[in-house]
Amino acid sequence: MLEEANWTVGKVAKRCGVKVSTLHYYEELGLIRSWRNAGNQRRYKAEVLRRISVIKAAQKMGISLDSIKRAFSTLPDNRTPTKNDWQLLASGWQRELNERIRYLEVLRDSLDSCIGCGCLSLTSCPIYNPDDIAGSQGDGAVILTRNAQSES
Amino acid sequence: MLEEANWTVGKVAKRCGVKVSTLHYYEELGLIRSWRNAGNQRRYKAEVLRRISVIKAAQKMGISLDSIKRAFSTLPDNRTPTKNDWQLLASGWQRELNERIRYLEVLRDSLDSCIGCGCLSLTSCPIYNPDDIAGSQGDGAVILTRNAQSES
DNA sequence: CTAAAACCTCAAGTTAGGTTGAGGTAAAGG
DNA sequence: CCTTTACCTCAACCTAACTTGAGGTTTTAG
Repeated sequence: MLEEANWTVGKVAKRCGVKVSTLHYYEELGLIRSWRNAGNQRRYKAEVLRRISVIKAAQKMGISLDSIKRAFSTLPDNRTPTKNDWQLLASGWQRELNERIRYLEVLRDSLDSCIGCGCLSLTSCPIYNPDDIAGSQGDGAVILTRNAQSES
Repeated sequence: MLEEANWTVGKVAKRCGVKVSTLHYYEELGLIRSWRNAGNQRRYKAEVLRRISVIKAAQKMGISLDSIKRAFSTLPDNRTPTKNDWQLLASGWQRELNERIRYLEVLRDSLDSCIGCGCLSLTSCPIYNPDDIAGSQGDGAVILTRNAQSES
């Protein structure tokens, strides 16, 4: 630990390409953590860089900060996450990503045939009701499936 | 035209699985149109059902209402859109959808190898900078590419 | 004919994911 | 030492896509 964690909010922001306010916000949400120096300024350990990168990557997959937070909660609390910890987390997202990709593929493939026909408004049209794709409903891994139809 | 357009907002809402307030909202945005009966109540022609279905389908693809509106503006104004009109519109979205799918596939494929390594924060990592995927930047069809990195 | 259900408008509220700004303190460079 | 840059907090604002509610009118069913 020669390289004692010494990242300021400004440096982290610059390195990660986000704004300082975003880091404040993420901290408020509990996505990242910092401690304070004598003058009440935030200090981070290098680990935060990976966290932020992962947040950004997950967002690009369409995962909400809330879900990311839940995923992060599976990371060890007491020690810096290892490569393995991150890969475990990633594997969960990979499944979701696959579902999402399948979903979009069905949408794409139905698009041409369905959009011109009269079936769109029917409950059997794959464009209008592609919810079946991600298996049944209810429990387990419904992070990406969320944006499916929400009958109120 | 035996079946003269006679849809009330409530019927449309029920048929399409959206709320009445959503229809008001879409109308306000210029996504759908209605005329009023003697008592100032909205009446729709059947065409609106397809429009709403298409809106919903497009939203599932990740397309914003604003983009949908722009896409709709390519539909004929003077006559009810034909199957062909709709398919033309759909084909544009299909391209975008393909790009999006490719994007997510790259993300997925990079996920395992990258998330555990140290490269995430570097500008060369495909997870952190997959923007290159959708070709260059600038003009043309950048609807879905919008959620890429936005360096401020 | 009357009561319930459906509609109307308009303003304000909601969630996600941040951003902006004011007013004030800390740290860093010359 | 002093000025500039970086930080701090907290509240308010922003966009998208709707939803809710108040107060009032129209339709429809019996």
